[in-house]
Amino acid sequence: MNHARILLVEDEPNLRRTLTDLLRSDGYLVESSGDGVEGQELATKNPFDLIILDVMLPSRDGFEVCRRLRENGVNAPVLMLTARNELNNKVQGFKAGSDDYLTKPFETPELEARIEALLRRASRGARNQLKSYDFDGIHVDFARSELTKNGKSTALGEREARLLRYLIERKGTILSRDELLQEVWGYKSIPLTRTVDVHIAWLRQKIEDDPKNPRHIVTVHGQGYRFGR
Amino acid sequence: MNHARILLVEDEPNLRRTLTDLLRSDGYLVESSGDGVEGQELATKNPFDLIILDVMLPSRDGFEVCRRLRENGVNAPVLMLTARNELNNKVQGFKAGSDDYLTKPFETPELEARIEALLRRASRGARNQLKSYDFDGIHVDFARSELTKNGKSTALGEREARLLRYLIERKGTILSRDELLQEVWGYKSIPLTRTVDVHIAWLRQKIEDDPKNPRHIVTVHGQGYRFGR
DNA sequence: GGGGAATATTAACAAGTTTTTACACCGCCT
DNA sequence: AGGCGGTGTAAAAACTTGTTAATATTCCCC
Repeated sequence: MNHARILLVEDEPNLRRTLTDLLRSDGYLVESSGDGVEGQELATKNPFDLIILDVMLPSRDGFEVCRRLRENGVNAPVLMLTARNELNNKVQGFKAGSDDYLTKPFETPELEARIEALLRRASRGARNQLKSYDFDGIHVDFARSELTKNGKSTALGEREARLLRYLIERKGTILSRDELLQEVWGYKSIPLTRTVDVHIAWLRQKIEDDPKNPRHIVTVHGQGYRFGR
Repeated sequence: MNHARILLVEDEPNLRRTLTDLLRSDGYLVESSGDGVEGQELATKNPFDLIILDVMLPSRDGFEVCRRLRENGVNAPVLMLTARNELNNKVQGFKAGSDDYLTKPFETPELEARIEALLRRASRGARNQLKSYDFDGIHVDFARSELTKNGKSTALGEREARLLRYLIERKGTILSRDELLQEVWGYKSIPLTRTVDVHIAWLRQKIEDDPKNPRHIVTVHGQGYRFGR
């Protein structure tokens, strides 16, 4: 959940330094800028997970930066900071497309809590799936649906990759054909089919040294398949 | 954009009535409850777009309701209300999984602004249309339907531009041909056609370095296309 | 309104992926 | 050992996707 990339746009040098240090000590990767136009450019060209915008900035204020970011397809959550405590500002901030708003002076635990909430909300639903996996000298890159064994790379079909990931994510557990058809194939009702077996066979061809005597994807007679252990 | 369903859980009858009326006059569909356990049950059984939780409630406090909702897979954004202004409360609220926090007494425009922000975030992309987009050294100007790569400009057809914008506005999500035909082409019923594929191929010719191995517009076999990620 | 260029759609086929089919084989039970 | 249902796998069939070219449509200019 950590190592999120945060962009801080704040022109007051002391606060900028303090916040940068605070967030870094919380484990975030922080970049910062003291200028509105520069901040906007950074945010457009790099993929940040969260953007913290001061409202009062040289060259372009936070509202405007936020509005333009949204127009340019930057979807990262934006947290606005302001010195003024006027309600109008808050409303204006939300109208510009920001996601949260904090009034200076603020206490750092509240800032940290709001950052956490924004990041959590952004990643909710977007389940964190396994990106890659290594075992027995084999490297599986799920992002690219590619498998490397003994230095040789093989492409995995879409289904093959999803099946393998499902097996690995639940290694050590027996998974029935019905469960696999529901979870990997997305079937609601379970038709009479042998497609699971066929896909398992293909995977074995690619990962097992001796596909006739599989050591990684094991058959449990009458119950299903199991990865490892 | 309106007609979002909001659940209000607040035990103080006057405030509950006032807020219900206010939100209804803003065009939201409001249900309310004065009890924590009942509120939790309502939220679990019905699909709300936003849940407003008072912290102090009879039978079960707002933190606990929020925590249990999250455990039960309720993903709707939660806005917490509290009478106490203590920082600890705020942090505790975010820890419990809430998305925003408002201290009583509050001004109604701020509440309305925060509700809007929470709802907007849930369905971002729907409203302010993308004017331009930059990625991987490519600049797309949707206003002029023009694409610039390596300093060379190419014109985009009307459909091409709308398709690309739709893909980018939902980057990271898989979009089925049927959805694209409905949303980009405006078809009600889905005819048997290959026109989506052809337009995708054209976009790839213009966008990708190696159109045979697309890195931006990716095919997900059996499901559709996805931009980026 | 009639060319003509630009854009969009359909058609056709090649290539790639998934599912079904068919049959041999295996494990467990009596 | 014999039977029966579960499993492995090759090959055919079905389906999906990429691409090119032919056909249709739109829009502008004259």
